[in-house]
Amino acid sequence: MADSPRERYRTQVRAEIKERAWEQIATAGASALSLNAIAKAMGMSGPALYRYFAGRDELITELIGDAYRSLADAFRATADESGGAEERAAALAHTLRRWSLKDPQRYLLIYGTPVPGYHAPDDITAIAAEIMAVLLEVCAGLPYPAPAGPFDEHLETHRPWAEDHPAPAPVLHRALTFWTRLHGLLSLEVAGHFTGMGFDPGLLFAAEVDALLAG
Amino acid sequence: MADSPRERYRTQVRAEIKERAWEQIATAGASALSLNAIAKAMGMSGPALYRYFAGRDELITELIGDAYRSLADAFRATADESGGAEERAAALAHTLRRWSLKDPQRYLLIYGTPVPGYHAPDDITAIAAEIMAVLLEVCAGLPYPAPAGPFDEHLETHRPWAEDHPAPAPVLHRALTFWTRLHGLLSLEVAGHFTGMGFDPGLLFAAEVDALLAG
DNA sequence: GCATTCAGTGATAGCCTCTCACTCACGCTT
DNA sequence: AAGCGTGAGTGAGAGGCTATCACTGAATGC
Repeated sequence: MADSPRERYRTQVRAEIKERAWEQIATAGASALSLNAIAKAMGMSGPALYRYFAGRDELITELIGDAYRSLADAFRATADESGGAEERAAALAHTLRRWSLKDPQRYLLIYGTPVPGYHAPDDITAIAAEIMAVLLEVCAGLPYPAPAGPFDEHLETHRPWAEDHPAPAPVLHRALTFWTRLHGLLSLEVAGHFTGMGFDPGLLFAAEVDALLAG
Repeated sequence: MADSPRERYRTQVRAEIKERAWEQIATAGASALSLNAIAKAMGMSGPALYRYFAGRDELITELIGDAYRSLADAFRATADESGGAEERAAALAHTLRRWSLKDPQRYLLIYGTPVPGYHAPDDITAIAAEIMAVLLEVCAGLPYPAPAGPFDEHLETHRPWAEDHPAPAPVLHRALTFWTRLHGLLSLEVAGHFTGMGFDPGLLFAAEVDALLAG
């Protein structure tokens, strides 16, 4: 905590390591991230980095945390814009898409293939919950239909993820579909599964947002 | 082509390599796939595998092809079941979910994070198109609304992916949303983003299928 | 029966992560 | 101002990986 010169240097080097890591990830993907290569790019020898991060995993975990933080901030800022609930929900969708396409590898770091044994630490799941809370907050302002179908019923009693939000089941349901549908679009788009199909993913995205707000 | 003993042996060894590869992938993910480890498990030395596969990439590419093939076959079989279009569409969704959850890593091999430079070879994109064709075929039997919205309009003239299928735009649109919505659900579920949220992903999936067939 | 083909080997190069013993400079304390 | 301790950075090295190469030895086909 002391702002000694050493501390300042340390945090600065840590920041530069992360910066280089993002560059590598953006061009070659997270799986190709190499501590050695980062060190070489910074003009140091490989083992030096272990002064700053316990290992490759810790670095990646921290990058994941930063990515979540960035998305959560973007969501928060968008939700705080003025406008009706519909506008803000649409803006949220737009923010999500822009954020995803701006740096696809960052998106994939969060929503791509996880390492089988990996369990996200609590501070990361907390940010994920924060994102969900913003989404829920905006969805709560939307007009909603009466509960219908077994899933709405199920949600009445299975809602620990929305613990402190008093929204009725249809609102929770919409927040979930909002999340899953847009994520389906984006993960396919980012992974390149639309390339060569010949349609404009942006228009499909817009159509899904419309359906979400209408439904 | 000759069914000489050597050929038989060769194809058998190739098959065993793939089998071991799937085991490794199922437990540790594709990123941890190691030719060396496979060789060791088979009682041979590392370089021996290079007689059968040009390298790690070729092996993985072939596994991806097999995964696609497996999904395409499952789709084809489901679509060929008797029943109305709605039933068959619902069955397709169910097949997709079962196929995905049966071996999550196989699902992720296809729909997870791609290697940035990777371009799928033609025989793989052909299978992907085959899958889409089955989906389209079933969706064509569903009652559909009049074209509405800019995306339907866009689809009228941007449909190279459905080249030889004369379905009208709303049918194409539904096939796409079918695909993207279910994929959103499944990729989140498979990647573990629902764990800890406390609701039943199966019910949400069912609700989405209902919405898809109603909409 | 003999030449050929081909599976499998060990050695090797070049990556990687990560540990360890060591050096040496910086900055805090006296 | 002087010196001492902390900690940044080093090279060496263990152990993993992909991939290439020259070589051996056995099975195959003529």
